[in-house]
Amino acid sequence: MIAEVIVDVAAHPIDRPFDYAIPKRVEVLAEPGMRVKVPFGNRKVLGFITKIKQTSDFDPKRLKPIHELMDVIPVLNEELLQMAQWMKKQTVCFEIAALQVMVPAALRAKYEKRFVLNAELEEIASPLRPYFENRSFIRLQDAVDVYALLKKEMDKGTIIADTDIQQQTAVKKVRMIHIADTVEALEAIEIRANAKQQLKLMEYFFKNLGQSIESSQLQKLAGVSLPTIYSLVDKGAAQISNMESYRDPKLLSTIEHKESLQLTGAQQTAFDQIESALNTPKTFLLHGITGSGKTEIYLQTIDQVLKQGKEAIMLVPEISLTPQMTIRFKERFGDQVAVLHSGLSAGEKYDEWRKIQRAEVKVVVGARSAIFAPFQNLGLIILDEEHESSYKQDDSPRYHARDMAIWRSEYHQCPVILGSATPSLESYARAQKGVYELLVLEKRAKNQPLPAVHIVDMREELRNGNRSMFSVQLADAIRDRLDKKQQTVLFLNKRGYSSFVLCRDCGTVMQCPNCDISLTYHRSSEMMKCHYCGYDERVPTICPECESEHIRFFGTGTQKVEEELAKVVPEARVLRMDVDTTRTKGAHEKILSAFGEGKADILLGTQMIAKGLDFPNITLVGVLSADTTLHLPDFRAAEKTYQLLTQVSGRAGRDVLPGTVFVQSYTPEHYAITLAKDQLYEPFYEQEMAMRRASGYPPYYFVVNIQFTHEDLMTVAEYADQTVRYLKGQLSPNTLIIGPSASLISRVNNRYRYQCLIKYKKESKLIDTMQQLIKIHRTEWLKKGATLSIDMNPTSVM
DNA sequence: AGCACGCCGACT
DNA sequence: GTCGGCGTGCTC
Repeated sequence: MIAEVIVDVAAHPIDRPFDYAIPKRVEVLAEPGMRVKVPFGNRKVLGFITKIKQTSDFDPKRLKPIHELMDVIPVLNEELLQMAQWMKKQTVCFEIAALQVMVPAALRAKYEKRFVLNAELEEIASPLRPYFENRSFIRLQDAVDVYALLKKEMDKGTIIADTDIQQQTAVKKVRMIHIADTVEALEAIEIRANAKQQLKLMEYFFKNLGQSIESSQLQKLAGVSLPTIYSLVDKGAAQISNMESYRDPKLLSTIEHKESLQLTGAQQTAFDQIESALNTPKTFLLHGITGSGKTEIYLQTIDQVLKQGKEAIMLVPEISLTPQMTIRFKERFGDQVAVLHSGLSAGEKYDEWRKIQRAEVKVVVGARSAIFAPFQNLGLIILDEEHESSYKQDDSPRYHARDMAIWRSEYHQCPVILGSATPSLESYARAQKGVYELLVLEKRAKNQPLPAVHIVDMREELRNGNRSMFSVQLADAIRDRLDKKQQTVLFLNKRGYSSFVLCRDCGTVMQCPNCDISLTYHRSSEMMKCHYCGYDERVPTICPECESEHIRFFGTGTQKVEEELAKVVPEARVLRMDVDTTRTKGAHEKILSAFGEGKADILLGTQMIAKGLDFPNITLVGVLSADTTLHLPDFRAAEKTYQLLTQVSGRAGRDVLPGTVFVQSYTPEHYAITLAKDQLYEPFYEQEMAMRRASGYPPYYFVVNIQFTHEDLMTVAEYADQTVRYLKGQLSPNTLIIGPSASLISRVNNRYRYQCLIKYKKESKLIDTMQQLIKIHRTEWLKKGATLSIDMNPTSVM
């Protein structure tokens, strides 16, 4: 028997199956989708079996055997293996990358170089001996001091280099204590009268004959320590065993089961349409304004799917996977739910994944990668906040969860629901064309009015001599809410806009030495950091160029806003939520729940507060600067701005108290701002579509972004230029090729970056041409040190 | 990608 | 004479 194996080596010539002989003794076990350890060249690597067959085209005498099977049950099923091949084609990625992304990180290989003793301890140089005293190997990282000596030994062959493959598959084990079944068994045991602890435990045993209990539980219940338990186990009063267990992610509140809510008329209509399409591979676009009750429709549809005995995947953007959302699902579906999000440790994620694999759960709620949940009998896939860019992975494999969802829906013959208050133009256009079925919710579920949105012209404020970042109206409103003991959310649209340091004498802005970008000022650590390569240095006290002392910190980081805010409302209790304050695990939830409990008057934050905030006492939302996303050199700038404003405004007045929103802008007449004011999606869609049509962007054209990097500017320009000429010769005349041009950030980590854009409507040779391009890259440019990256349907072209 | 092989210049 | 630089080629 022969296995086709995709090995864990991300390189173009390796990106195909390699044949291996399956050793006789594991022949019955080996199955496609299992991980294997195989010899590859002169090392060992991990790989996935993708196929099992009888014969190989490769010279049978040169076939190597699989070294070791890593699984008993395949980690990938037939469906996912097929999907990986499709994904490889669609996103132009390595098949191994597609396979890896489908599996929890704990199952991916970790390679560690080490030195193994290949002789008697006495044979090697004496300074080395202590290193090998009790071990047969040492790790590379522990050997830096004696590297030269090791090298000599390696030449003699007394020590050999080796790579160890480790997996972090820590299955959590718990100690189970099984108490003896009969009184007689216990009575036969003798315990000294002064062994008080043991007697205490015996007493517990007598009361709980035949029971099995986790040792940590037992310690608590019987009030004894672990050694006491062990002594009784030694005497035969109980038995001990290890049992596999799951890590239990802590939730902040207890969960009570909740029944479905009564659907409104509009909700019911949408629900009925979806329900009648269960068991068909249909895609719905559920367009419902903020607060229209989309989640309740999801919950009830999932309920129907479960009643059919099928499973459901619910995807949410990473950022909105808040405990609130998780709790809502657990309240309805109890322990049938697994949750996958970035806040979990690798072990916790693995545990949640195993619950899915073992069919112990029926619903998974998770971020992007949860689309690969290994369900066998999928009945429904939901993408909430369908327009969110986090559904597209921004490094290889550059897949979009929406495309994966639709592929799986066809495989399982089940529907997909794309939900959003502000659908992506692509999805809405497809709904208009009838590719997706459009479902609309126009009213808020509790019939609350939309918040009153006021657009504040900041140019006007400036003319009136207000140079602060708070308009008079907003400042007044904040004070008003403070008096009324209501809560305010301030949103800082920080994207493309960060704090930098400028010398007021010579105008120098501190730049990263490796990248073409200014350094960002980090107040908490008093450091200047580069967000692209990680370079950092201490904040200067004098200008590095002209040695002037007149340096100034610019920009509006959240910390800066916090300081300004303290001047406006010194008595307010402010909670700040940004990358700095949410770095630690669970910090996100802590801040949100503190705010929800009314421990602060104002929540100040960036993007991450735009979603999932649902507290009744929030009656004011302030958007400090609506424009920062608007003027980015990207075709999605207006769409992003519209979505963000709608999203943020939706945070106000979600309960009985009406909400007010102030949007501060320097371009208040822009349609993305004026139309977001009243959540007028249709007019926005029409106007933005006209822009896209005129400029040749999605949904009118498909886009491919190709990026080139090299440490030499001339070389990368030459490479980009040649590629564009090649593409023009290959692709159809109707296809537009834009560029090449230097990327917006033209240098990162001392490498120059160029890019070009392919825009096409129909291009049957596209995938082939991309594959060809990679071949050329491999043969001509790779060895010159150039890199090539292809992004199909990029979310942004900056 | 990683690793060995192999072919020329700088040292003990 | 040997160490070591990195070009080239291969991996079932």
